[in-house]
Amino acid sequence: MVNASTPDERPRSSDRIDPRITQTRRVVREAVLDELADAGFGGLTVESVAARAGVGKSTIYRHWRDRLDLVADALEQLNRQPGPQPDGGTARKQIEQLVHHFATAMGDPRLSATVPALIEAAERDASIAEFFHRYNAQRRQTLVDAIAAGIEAGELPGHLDSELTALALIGPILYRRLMTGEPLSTAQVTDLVATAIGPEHRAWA
Amino acid sequence: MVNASTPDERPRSSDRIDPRITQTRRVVREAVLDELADAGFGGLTVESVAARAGVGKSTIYRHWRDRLDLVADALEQLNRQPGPQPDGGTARKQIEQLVHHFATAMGDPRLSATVPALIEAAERDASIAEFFHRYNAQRRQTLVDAIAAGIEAGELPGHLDSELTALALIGPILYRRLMTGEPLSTAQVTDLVATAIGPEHRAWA
Amino acid sequence: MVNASTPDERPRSSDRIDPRITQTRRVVREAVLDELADAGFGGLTVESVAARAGVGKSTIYRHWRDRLDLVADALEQLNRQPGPQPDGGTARKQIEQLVHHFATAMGDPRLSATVPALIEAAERDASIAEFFHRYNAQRRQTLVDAIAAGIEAGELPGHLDSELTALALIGPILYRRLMTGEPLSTAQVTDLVATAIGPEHRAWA
Amino acid sequence: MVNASTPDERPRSSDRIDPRITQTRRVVREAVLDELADAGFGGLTVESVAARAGVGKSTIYRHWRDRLDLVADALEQLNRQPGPQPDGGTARKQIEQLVHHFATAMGDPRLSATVPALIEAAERDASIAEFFHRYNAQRRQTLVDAIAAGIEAGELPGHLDSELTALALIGPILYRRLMTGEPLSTAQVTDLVATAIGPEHRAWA
DNA sequence: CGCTAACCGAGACGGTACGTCCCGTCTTTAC
DNA sequence: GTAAAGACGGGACGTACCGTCTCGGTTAGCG
Repeated sequence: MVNASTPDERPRSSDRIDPRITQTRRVVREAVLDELADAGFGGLTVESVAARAGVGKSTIYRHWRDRLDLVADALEQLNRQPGPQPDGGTARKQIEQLVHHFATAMGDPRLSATVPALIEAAERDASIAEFFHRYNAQRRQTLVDAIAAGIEAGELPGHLDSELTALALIGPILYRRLMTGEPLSTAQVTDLVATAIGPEHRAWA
Repeated sequence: MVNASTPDERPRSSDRIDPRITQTRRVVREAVLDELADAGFGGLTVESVAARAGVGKSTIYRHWRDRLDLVADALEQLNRQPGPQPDGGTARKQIEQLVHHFATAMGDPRLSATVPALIEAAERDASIAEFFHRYNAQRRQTLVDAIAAGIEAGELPGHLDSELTALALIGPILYRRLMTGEPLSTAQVTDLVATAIGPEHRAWA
Repeated sequence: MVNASTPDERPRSSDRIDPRITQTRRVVREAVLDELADAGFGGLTVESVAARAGVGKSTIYRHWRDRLDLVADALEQLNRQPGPQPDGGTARKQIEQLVHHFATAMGDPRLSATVPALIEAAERDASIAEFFHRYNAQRRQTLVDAIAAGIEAGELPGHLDSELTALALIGPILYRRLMTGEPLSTAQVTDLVATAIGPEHRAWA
Repeated sequence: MVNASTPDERPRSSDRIDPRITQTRRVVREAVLDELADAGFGGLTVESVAARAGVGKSTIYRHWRDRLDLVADALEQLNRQPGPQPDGGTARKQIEQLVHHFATAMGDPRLSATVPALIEAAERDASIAEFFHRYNAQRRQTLVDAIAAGIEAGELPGHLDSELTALALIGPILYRRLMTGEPLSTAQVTDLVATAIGPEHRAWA
């Protein structure tokens, strides 16, 4: 996401990364999160972030394309999707974990605050849309894969479409976050999973 | 919502109201909706609304406190819901019809253009949020009722939660519209319903 | 000056004037003068005048072409000059008295408040300028005449130019009122006169 | 006058100043003078100045507090008081030169156009008054000093009060500019000086 | 003494300029 | 040679008045 507009990866002389860059990005990202907490998304200003981070405004624009990019990137740091379960649990466990993670993100006001802004921005800007949709597809794919694996393993009913089932799991969470005043609680995730892929101990064979 | 800051209703000498006021409010509200669809909430400008409505900027500020008040009021005009389904056919048919209707709406660029705008606006303003969430709840209720009736009639599996099931039906459609580049096609509605409430000819009893 | 734009004098049926018109004009003119004193010319607003006069804005525009016309007309009411000095005493005494009078007027905040307003207005509007300058010339003439009489009588040095000397007497008072924070006190009038026409007991013959 | 609201002179790290600032100020000041000539003081608009200077409106407000500050500053550039005579002429010569300069300024419609506006503004705003009066005092001081030096040197009659005499010299010029339709011509300066401090070749000893 | 014409208040209207704010870009200078 | 500082053009914000324009309601004075 960082500097998505810059196509070249500029490997510079070698592929060493200037440690100052890393440092700058970290303090700015922290400032963004603090500012988000203090002023909300609408009240967040590039200038206020720069001031809080003790950084020049131009420095921010050197690393991020614009306000949205800045915020989205900062939030991404907080929102590390759990890697695929090394092998451990059942497919259902893994699915539940991913859905739980999404519900948690959508339940955190700070974390989910950029989603509406990104949706809006994507609506009016093709390149934002392209990024945003691709990003979502990536995230979604993990879940789709887990579902497909569950079907493959005979753990989930064979009539399921993995794509549609994934949507049936995360769509409701998105809906609750955006269209109602009350995000889906993580406690409801189990019920949601049961609704979408059937109750746990019910045999479908 | 109009001039929410003025608490007294002050009926003036009689309760006649200047017809110019009515007229102005109507054309401005229409301009707001058109502008929302074209430019989104973030791109909506008081000046552009004024220009589109053929009205002075000061006239707008005479009637609405600020940009937010203007948009919220205009959107309230949309709250003209069609009466409840006249009923007929199986519960599944009725549900499919409702879901189909929602998918159609979300598939129409023009119709669904205000949704991102509303989501964004609701995020920033509590009174818009209040209206928007209530409006969505009303719409959703029709589907929830149909599902509950289906369960009651033994037509749908008893383990379903009608609220969650409704979300599992419309959530995916919303998700596809907002988070991907491709809204759910109406052709997929049958599959979606099958995913959420089970395939049609499968007995669960 | 009133309604200079209206060429017809509308004699109506007879030449009776509706008393409401007279009344309106009077209260509005008074409101203008009060407003000028309080807020200055730049701060004078048609709306504030209307409010102060307890009159509708449209009523004002019914009688005066615009803001300038309104102010110019109101100021013309001030043109009520006291008759010429009844004469008596030496020329110097008479001069001192006139200068003292001017210094008193300029020292009274209330009395002198319209001067800056008039100056400003004259700067912007030729007809106000014409009135204002003529009015000032009239007032000044009394002093010029007194000085000329003093020279004629041999009471003042013959090398004096009566016009310039008059200016040397009232110019400083105006300057102090407008360009400094402290108007010339009346106690300084004697010194001022001495500066302009020489000390009293000094012989110039 | 520029940014009079900023009390500290903040020389930054060193006393270098950004050349863009100098450039901007110059082109804007020129645009102000052109605009004054074309549209007059009342017709001068910050936006028109910005457009003429090819500069953003915000840039103007970055350098000047408001319209008045902008105009006053621009005019100040034109109105450089002659430095104190290195030593050369007599006190009378020096005085005549200063008075001549003031008369010239007051005779130039463009130069003197802001005086009424400033007077008006000072009347209603304490901080403008403070600046304006201090500025005038500074200007006046040069003349007062020259007069005092002349008295000290025995070149001017000892009975003169240098402050009052200065007022007797510039007061008339101000009066003519503001209160009559005809500013004092520079040709009359010699006569004016003669009136205030006595004819040149007359002995007073 | 009632009618009608005018005058009135209230204030909505289209405009225009104000001065503020923040965006994202670009320039200069310091380290 | 990179980063901080911040000037810059741009453009929307919300405010304040301008002068125009409906509105009904009220009042004067003729008939």
